[in-house]
Amino acid sequence: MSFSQTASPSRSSGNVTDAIAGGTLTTIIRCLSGSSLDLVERGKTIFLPGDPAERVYLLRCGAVRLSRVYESGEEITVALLRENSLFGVLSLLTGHRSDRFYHAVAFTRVEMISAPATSVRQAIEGDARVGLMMLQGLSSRVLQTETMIETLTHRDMSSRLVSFLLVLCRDFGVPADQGITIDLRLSHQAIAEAIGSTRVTITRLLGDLRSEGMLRIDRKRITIFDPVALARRFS
Amino acid sequence: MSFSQTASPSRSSGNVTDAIAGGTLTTIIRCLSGSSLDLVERGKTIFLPGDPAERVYLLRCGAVRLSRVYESGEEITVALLRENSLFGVLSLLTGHRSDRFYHAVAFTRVEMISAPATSVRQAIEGDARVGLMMLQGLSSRVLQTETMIETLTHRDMSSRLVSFLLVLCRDFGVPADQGITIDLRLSHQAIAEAIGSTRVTITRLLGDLRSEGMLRIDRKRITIFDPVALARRFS
DNA sequence: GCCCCCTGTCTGGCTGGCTGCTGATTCTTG
DNA sequence: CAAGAATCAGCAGCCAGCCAGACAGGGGGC
Repeated sequence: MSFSQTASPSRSSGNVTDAIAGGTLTTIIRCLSGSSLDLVERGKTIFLPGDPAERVYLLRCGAVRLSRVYESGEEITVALLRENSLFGVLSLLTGHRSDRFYHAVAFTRVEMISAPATSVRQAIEGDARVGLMMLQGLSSRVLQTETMIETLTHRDMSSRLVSFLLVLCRDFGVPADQGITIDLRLSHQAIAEAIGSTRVTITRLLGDLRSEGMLRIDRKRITIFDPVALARRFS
Repeated sequence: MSFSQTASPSRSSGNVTDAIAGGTLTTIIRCLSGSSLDLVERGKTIFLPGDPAERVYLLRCGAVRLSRVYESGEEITVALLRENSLFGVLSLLTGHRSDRFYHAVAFTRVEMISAPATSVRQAIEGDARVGLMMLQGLSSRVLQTETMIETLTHRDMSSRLVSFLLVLCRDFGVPADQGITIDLRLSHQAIAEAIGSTRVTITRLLGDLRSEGMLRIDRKRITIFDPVALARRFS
């Protein structure tokens, strides 16, 4: 099940060799048979747990949240994907079909491209440079995820939050008049679900940081005045 | 700097095409120029933060711990790698040389193979199936890491510990006379460093689980009597 | 304009981190 | 093989940080 609205129909036109020469994963994937470019509105689902895992996605623009939903209704965020992240890698695993177990939602307005895993495999076999590029994409994804693990093993919520904010700065930061603004509309609840805390605690800690003059929040957009100072403030 | 003792010298002999036909990453990497097979004793360092990142590793046998060491002396575990895990992927990233920022230690006696990233790149360009296999290896690594994130976002230490034990069962479990034994020698301290807790708490929680009859610990080896029941005991 | 979601704050209660100590186990080394 | 060193496991008491639950005000979206 996919709620995405396809902006352009699947096409296998275009010259794959030319695309590879062009050099970006985007152009290459666009030329694969069955590929599509999708625009997804904020809050819309990209795939649900239980959906068959058969496509690979490349996030071009915006942010995607991967989460796991429990029977209790509780939801935790496994990853906040940024531009150029590959996701849906489950479909790349060998052989037999499997199902998604994460919930993928557009966290902002999203522009992404996708292609069937079978096409991707064929493309890799056809030209090895495709495989190399995807390998690099996945490598950076691994590193990104491991940073998040580092964040989550901090014991006190305060350093956990700070560490998370710094990760967001790295992944979604844009320069502001003073400091760096995290270009996402983050509710306290969303932050809590990402770092394993509760809404109330996040509210309190963000309030503390604000009154210390470390950051500013304007309509759910957080601006960190001095990331370096913030990082130093905690070990 | 590498403290590993090389069991066999580098060699570029062997027929790469044959190796690929053979089908496993191991045989392929063994044929790359500059590859080596290393045996590392428990506790020995594989690479240190600051070492140049130029080799890619494939863990053949045993477990490797990736950790980050802080100035405070505190150490947290980012990943416990199992057999067939690819690591050292930093070296695959594009272009300019970079340095390791994790500490990689043999957690058990380890058998692994490694090759220079440049050789790996060449091999992929030479035969696309190599890239495909590495891509699958990295995909499963991503999933493994994301499972760990799920574990770490559990709020109470009890479910965090249980979730971690179940992960270890999946990755390092061997059937025992009753239940499944985690084939690692885990100190309470090591567990604490992996799930962001303290030694004392782990001691207490493991004691609770033991007195509830969920598990047994024999010389640092944990046996879970009934993983399914344990999983059900927590949401 | 209405409504829902988000933010902010409070109280009470408990989990889990911190400190300090002791005995047990494992590793090292002569 | 045995002695010493080092790490590990277990226990207790104290206290802070965080969660649960509840409620009020406000702002944005439809």
